[in-house]
Amino acid sequence: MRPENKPDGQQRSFIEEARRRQIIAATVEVVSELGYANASLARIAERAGISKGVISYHFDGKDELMSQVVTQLYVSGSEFMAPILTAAIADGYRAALHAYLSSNLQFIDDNKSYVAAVGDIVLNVRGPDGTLRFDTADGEREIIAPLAAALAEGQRTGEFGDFDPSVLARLIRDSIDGVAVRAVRDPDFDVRRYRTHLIRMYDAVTRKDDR
Amino acid sequence: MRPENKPDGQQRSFIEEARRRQIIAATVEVVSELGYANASLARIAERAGISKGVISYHFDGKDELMSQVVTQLYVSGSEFMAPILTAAIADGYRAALHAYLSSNLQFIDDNKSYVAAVGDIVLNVRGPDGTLRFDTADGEREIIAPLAAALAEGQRTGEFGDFDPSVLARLIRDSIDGVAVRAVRDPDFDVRRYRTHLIRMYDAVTRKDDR
Amino acid sequence: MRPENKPDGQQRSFIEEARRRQIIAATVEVVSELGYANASLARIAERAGISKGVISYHFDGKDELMSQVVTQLYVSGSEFMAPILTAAIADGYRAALHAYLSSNLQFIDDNKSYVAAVGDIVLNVRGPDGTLRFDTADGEREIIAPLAAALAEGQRTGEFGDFDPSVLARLIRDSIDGVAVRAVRDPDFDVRRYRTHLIRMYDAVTRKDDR
Amino acid sequence: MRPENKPDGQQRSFIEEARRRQIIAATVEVVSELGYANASLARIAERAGISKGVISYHFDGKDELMSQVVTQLYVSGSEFMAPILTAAIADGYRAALHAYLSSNLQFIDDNKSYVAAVGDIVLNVRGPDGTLRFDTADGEREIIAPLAAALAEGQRTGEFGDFDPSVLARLIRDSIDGVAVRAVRDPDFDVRRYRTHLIRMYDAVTRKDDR
DNA sequence: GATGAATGAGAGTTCATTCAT
DNA sequence: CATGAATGAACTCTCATTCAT
Repeated sequence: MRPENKPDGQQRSFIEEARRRQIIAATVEVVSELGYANASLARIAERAGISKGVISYHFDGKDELMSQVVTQLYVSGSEFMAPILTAAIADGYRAALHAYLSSNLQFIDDNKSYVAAVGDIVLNVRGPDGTLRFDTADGEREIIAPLAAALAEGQRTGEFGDFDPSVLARLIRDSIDGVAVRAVRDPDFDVRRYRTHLIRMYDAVTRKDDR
Repeated sequence: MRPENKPDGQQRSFIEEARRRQIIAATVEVVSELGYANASLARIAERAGISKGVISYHFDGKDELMSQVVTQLYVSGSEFMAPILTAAIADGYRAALHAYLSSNLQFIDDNKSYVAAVGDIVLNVRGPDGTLRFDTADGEREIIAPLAAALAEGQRTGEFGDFDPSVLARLIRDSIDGVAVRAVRDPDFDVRRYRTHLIRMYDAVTRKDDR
Repeated sequence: MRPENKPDGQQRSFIEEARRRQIIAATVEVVSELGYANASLARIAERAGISKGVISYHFDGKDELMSQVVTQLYVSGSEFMAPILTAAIADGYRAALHAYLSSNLQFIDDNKSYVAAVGDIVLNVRGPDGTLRFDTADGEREIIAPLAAALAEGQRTGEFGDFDPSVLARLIRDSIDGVAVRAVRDPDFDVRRYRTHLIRMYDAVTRKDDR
Repeated sequence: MRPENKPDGQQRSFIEEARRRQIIAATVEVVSELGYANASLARIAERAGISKGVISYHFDGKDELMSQVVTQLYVSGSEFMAPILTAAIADGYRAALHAYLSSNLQFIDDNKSYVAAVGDIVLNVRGPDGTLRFDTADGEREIIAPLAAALAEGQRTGEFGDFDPSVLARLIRDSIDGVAVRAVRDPDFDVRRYRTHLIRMYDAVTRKDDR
């Protein structure tokens, strides 16, 4: 996670960046443990061992703080998965599908509380008009569309059999989201084992049917 | 939705039952529009056109109100789907699977805002210790386990092919939950069309593989 | 306790009188157990096994109800003690003093929760201006003055020695109030035993000193 | 009244201590004028000329605020009376008794509204189970027991005559409490004059009887 | 940069009272 | 006579935010 720049382009000092990370980490802890509704700035500050005002100083408000938490996870996820996907695509679309499932589940397994926190935030932060700030239809399309396109491309190359790409893309997405929920909620849920099953399942669904 | 009895066994008067329904309806509206966090009793009362105190009079507190909303949907859903499933099972497990998917999606499509509200409530209501009050691991098992059992039984009768029943049960569940999210979020999402695709997809996954 | 008449002079029906007594009894129970502050009309009605509205029907409001509780105890106390005192005075002022102490303590011992409730009410019911409605300086004088007068009369007849009658009257009153507090608070406090000591003590204080 | 430390041992800042004193003073005013039941945080804040939230900021809640008021008076009283009693005991138990009565009444006279407020608080603050939080049987014993012990010791040294020490201790206590009530309620009540009578009275009661 | 103090709005809840039935 | 339903005000408490130091 490289230091981001301020909105006005100025670079943040090292110490400021550290503070922001500290606050974000505390936010993730509190939100994942107590839920968004109970994650007051006071509690976050207490968890971080700092004064309440510091948060207001470093973030424009509660919403911006939460935004940053979401963005962080998104960026982290991309940074983690992008190289894996890039490497896999060289071995074909089936390999890429495996890598997609695998890396997603791996990332979830490695960042359970972060995922839990972001899940909670995304479903709760709303604009003044009451509409969700994140988790919009746009967001969905950014994820579903490329996945569907890759699946369709795999069909074109003959690696995949016949199915509706955009439906399967949604199915895959829902499977991954489902894993996230279970991994967060049930400490006994074995993501690694489930991953094997999931890959096998989607292998069967996408295989070329030569009957 | 028949009138429920009070905890102490006394039956509720007709007028009380009506008020409760009215308040629950207003709650569903407000929660689905503004989210659980913004669904204050004041706003719910305002929406229902009544005074704040009436809610406290008819419900033991905010938590009980929300509990009732959740319970109502669960009961309604069961009442809607149970006969459909019972009828379908006579035609075999494949027919039952079709009916399961179909009735679930139908119910979601018919009760979008209710589904949205309950989804929000379930993810936000917590006990004093910070743990979620609904949406426990138990709840999941109550849904996944019977579904997995039915799938396994279908395998035993030879209607279904080879797959891990409990994994597929989760996949199916996640698909349905995914539909719920989309139906709620995206007004253009065509549940009926998606249903056709979904059934075809799970048909393929469960089909007996004679190759 | 004879039925009182209504303010307008009309007599109350038997059934109405019964209801009032029932409500007052429930009030005493609730106030003595939970304190005046927690003695809501709802709780009193629940204790009496009746609906809230009944109280409003039979009493002009919460204040009047509480007033009646206080009055009842005052009347009961007078009815209990008056004949005892009247009888004793025939045997002289020392006997009357004994009877005064004895009957007061007896009454307290026999009506602990009633005494507790009235004590609580008297210290909490206030007028709109914030001043106590009962327990005024007037009330004190109604009690202290006659007692002091009797003590002075006893001095005049030569039964009592030298002391300030109005100071001793207050001392005696405070002793009795102290017993009430202890009897109410400490279930192990032995009023009968304490009474013996108290009488002996005030006997010594009032005895004619022939040194 | 020296600044107390926080429960966690940290010292309070000067400004915080000042605010707390200000709020406590306002609480005493409001409670003594309007009674505990009418002493809402809103009214206390208004009296103190501050916002409602400030009280919650400086005190853990209403109960803690009231606790502090009670504690303050207790501490102040001890600090006022302790040296007087210590000095007097050198002159014997009779002198100590005089000092006890005298200092108690002096303190009451000097802190009328404080005494009134604490009296009201002690009789009204209750735990969730409905039992009084202060004013327990323990509290009584802490006061009565040492006083009775001192009286008994005075008997052993031959300064006092024959009487039941624990009964007399209660009598004395009740006399003092009675003075507190009168001083609070009746602005014309002359505590200094009454003190003289009281001392003379208890002198007579405790004098060695050489008849 | 960081802090503690203060604000004011809004939360859920309880309550005495009124009133139609 | 009695009830249950409804009101509206008042309560304590929590919160995000602002600001002087």
